[in-house]
Parts: sequence; C-alpha cells; structure tokens
Amino acid sequence: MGRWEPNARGRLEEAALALYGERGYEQVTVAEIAARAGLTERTFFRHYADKREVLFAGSGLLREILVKGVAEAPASAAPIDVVAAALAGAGALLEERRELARARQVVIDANPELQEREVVKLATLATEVAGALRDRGVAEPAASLAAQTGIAVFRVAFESWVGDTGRRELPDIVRECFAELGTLI
Amino acid sequence: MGRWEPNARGRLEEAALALYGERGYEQVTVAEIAARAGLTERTFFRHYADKREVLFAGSGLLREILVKGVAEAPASAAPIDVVAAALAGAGALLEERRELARARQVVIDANPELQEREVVKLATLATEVAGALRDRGVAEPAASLAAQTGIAVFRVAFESWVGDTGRRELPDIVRECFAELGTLI
DNA sequence: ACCTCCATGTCAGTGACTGACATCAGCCTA
DNA sequence: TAGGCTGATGTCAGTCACTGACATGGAGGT
Repeated sequence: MGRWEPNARGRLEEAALALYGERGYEQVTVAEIAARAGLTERTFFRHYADKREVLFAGSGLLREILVKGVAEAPASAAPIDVVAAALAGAGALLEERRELARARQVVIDANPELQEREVVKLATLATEVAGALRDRGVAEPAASLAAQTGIAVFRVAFESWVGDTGRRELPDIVRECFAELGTLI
Repeated sequence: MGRWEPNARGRLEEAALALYGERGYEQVTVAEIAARAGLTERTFFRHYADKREVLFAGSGLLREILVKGVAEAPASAAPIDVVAAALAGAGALLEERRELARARQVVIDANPELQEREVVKLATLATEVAGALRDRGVAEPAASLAAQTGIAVFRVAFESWVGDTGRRELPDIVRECFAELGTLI
C-alpha cells in the first residue's frame, strides 16, 4: 500500500459535505476540512481549485453522460429531442445517487456562493451540449438554443425532484417538463 | 456641498472598468481601484459586496425593466410572448448604452470569475421574471419554464449582438431568436 | 542498492474581505 | 448660535482563501 491513506479526494469531498452540512459553508475553513480528511490545507488546494469546487467534482461525470448521449443519438432525431433524451439519461445518474444529491443540494441552497458555482456548472454543461449538437451537424443558433433551453428545462425538473418527497423519478420528471414546454410554445 | 466629492459609486465603477480593461481583472487590486477613485479600499467594500460586483451594479435597472414589462403586459398575452416583449424592452436599454455594454463584456469574457457572476445575475433575473409571471396568474411550472427559456434565448441574442460589428439592434435580434425558437419546437 | 517519481507536508507570503472605532461637514433643534 | 446627531469616509488590525518554493520519503523500476 501507499505511503498515505488512499482516496484523498473522496475523503476531502466527504469531509467537506459533512462539515458544510453541520455548520454551514461559511463557518467552515479549508484547514478544518483538510484536517478531518487527515490532510493539510495545501493538499486540499492541490485537488480543488477553490473551497467551492470540492462540492462539484461529480459534474464531470454528468458532462460525459450528456455529451455522449447527444453524440450517440439516432441521426434522424430532432435537436430538442436529442437534448431531452440525453438529459433524461443524466437524470438517471442522479436518481441513483439520490441521498448524496439531496444532502448536497441542501448545502448549496443555503449559500449564495455555492448557488453561483452551481449555476455556472449548468451553464458550462449547456455550452458543451451545444458543441455536441454542432458536431452532429446542427447549425447555430439552433444548437445553442436547443442546449440552453434544454438545460433550463432540466433545472426546473431537478428543482421539482429535489423538493419532492420522493415517489417520482427524475428521468420521468425531465420528460414531463419537456412535454409541458411543447404545449407552451 | 458635501465633505467629499459626490458620486463615489460612479467613480468606483468607472475606475474599476478602466483598470480591469487595461490590465485584466486579476491583475488589479481593490486598493488600486479605490485609489483611482480617490477613496480607500474599505470604502469600496462599503459600496460593493466584493471585487466583482462593481461591474454589475447596472443589473438592478435591468431587473426593474423586466419585472415592470411583465407586470404591465396585456392580460390576454401568452406567457412566452410576455417574456419576449419584456426582454426586447430590456434589450433597448442595453442598445442605448452600447459602448459601455461592450467594454464591460470584453472584460467579463476575459475572466472566468466574472463570467460566473454574470451567469448568476441572469439566473436571478430568470427567477424574478418567473415570480412576475406568477403574479399575473401563470401557474408553475409554466412560469419558470417560460422565464428560464426566455432568459436562455436572451443570452443567445445578447451574445450575437456583442459579437456583431454593429448594424443590427438588440431588441430586433431578441425577437428574431424567439421566432427561431418557435420553429425549433 | 540506487534512483526517480510524485503525492504530500511545511512555510512564508499576497490580497480579498470584515469588525471596531475615529473623524468631521452638514443638518436639526433648542 | 451652541451643541448634539447623522452618515459617509478613514484608519487599523485581523482572518482566511489561495499560491509559490522547497523539503520529505514510500513505491516502483533499473
């Protein structure tokens, strides 16, 4: 085995979520998170660019699923349907990690700085989905419009899912919201 | 007259935009902005919550125009059309301040932290537009969907306007993008 | 046995941001 | 007109996020 305990990143993420949940994001110092993970402050910043990022490590996986989902959709599908299907797939991932996703969201909803980062992550996802659509041959501004709109719909669906007590599953809610968008326009 | 030069906020905003433009956001300290405005660092933070916010003071005005536009739309109009019209009105405001808006956007586009804040401001606008729609009797999730979608369209239109060399006017571009969204869905 | 790698530790610094208290022109009131 | 109150600003000391430079020592290869 290694010189140090394995999975430093995982320990940092777990420690951060726990401490943020217990005392609130602002009341926790990076040094405390690192100490709880058995590491030093300096090491925290080698793994995460800043104090917020430790909560958003999972968004890379979401990105992969979305981009892959868009890329692998049947060539005949309309852009907005491609996006809707990919987002339903991403919803399935979150559905699997329901507990974690909710605990995380409670922390984020309690702090404006974290909300800021969350919104940015979603905007980044939209940009990347638009790029994946262009790779399929979708022209601008249709690609950006479909991607931005799709992410906007996903935000609404996610919010509903997190607030819900728990029967309905996220992929279903996503599909319902897209259907409702169709009736709006 | 007062004990100090008037319009401290205006001087701070002007100094910040100039310095950010000259040397880049990260290379400028708050103390330098304050000095250029003939003030101290502490006073800067009495006017703006943080170093970024000085670039976003105008978003309050945009908010008022949007919310007012939504509230005063004819009762018969469909939610998405109400949002489109309000956003075209907001576009007219930016069209008036074209020079300032462009200089500001150049600075923002050069720095991720500022992009972060910008995205948050837009998301906040979306939330407030949704609230204004609900005040008109629009139910959820239609209100949030129309608002989020509308802001998404506005982002696309604004981007096109800023990148454009200058003939087309923002309100027109906004209306065109909404039209194109209609053909997409 | 030696050497290189690399995740981590250590330490000193910069700069954003905050709380507590001081200052003092203008205004209000007696 | 004297005196007190207000509010925008200054001053100062402090915390903490974040960074650069250098040290350390197991693991794995040669």
